[in-house]
Amino acid sequence: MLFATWNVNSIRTRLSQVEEFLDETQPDLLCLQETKVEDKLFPRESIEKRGYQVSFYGQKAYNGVALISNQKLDDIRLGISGELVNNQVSTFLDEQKRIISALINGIRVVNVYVPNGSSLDSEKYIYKLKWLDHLKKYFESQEERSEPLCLMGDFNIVLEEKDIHNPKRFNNGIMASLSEREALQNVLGTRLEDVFRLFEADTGHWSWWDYRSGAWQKDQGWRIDHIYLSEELINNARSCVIHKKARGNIQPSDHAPVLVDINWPPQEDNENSLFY
DNA sequence: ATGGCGAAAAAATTTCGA
Repeated sequence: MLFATWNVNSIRTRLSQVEEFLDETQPDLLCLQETKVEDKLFPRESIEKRGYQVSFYGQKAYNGVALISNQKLDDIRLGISGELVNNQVSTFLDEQKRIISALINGIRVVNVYVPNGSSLDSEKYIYKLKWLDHLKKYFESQEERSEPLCLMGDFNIVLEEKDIHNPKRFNNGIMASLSEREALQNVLGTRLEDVFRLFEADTGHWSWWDYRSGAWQKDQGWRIDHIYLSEELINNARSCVIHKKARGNIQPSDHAPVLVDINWPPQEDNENSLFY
């Protein structure tokens, strides 16, 4: 199974690049973030024409997530909520369109667009921490606990210095502060592991380059798009790569796709990755 | 230290993202 995640920063602006990506890499599942479009206006036709099923959960102008799959998706959840907070059932995670989830080949995939937070003194930062706390409580209170779990998307957080091109400058600011790192770590618990780091220990690998300041030309980026897997899946992962090429497209998203190849359902596997 | 750039909404500028 080949899974991908990509913050496209508007599906309508990036549609031809998504089509090209599907044709070129042929993922079984592509998780999109920042589709920035209401559901009735989602450009589904050219994707479905390629044999992919599309599920989307969007809103006007901001946020929005989608699942594009060539396998059957079961138990699709447009948004999630129902987390228990102080013994009350909450709907906080449905306030903004940031999560979509489904079962694919027995794997529970949760596609997230974590709030950015703006700056450490912003109300939006409080919201980011609260959002992550609710996500933690969601995982604690749901049956996903017993399913192989893949949590992927745009996290807007780095957990380690080596995921920032200039840690000296950015290490305690937004996307790298201790509180949000702890909040994400609490979501992951001991169950979820960053599959990219299973294959690559070095710094210098980014998934997002700011549009400003010539960050792409200078290769000054951050690795904020992640794929987290539970143990059954980690043990069968073949590769995880950042599809950096897409950031070099004409009129690109500021994020590049991230891909994981998993031997699933587990087969006798003497091959290296079939993908890269 | 600040502002870069790009997209959406909507009609020249403003808001937001990271």
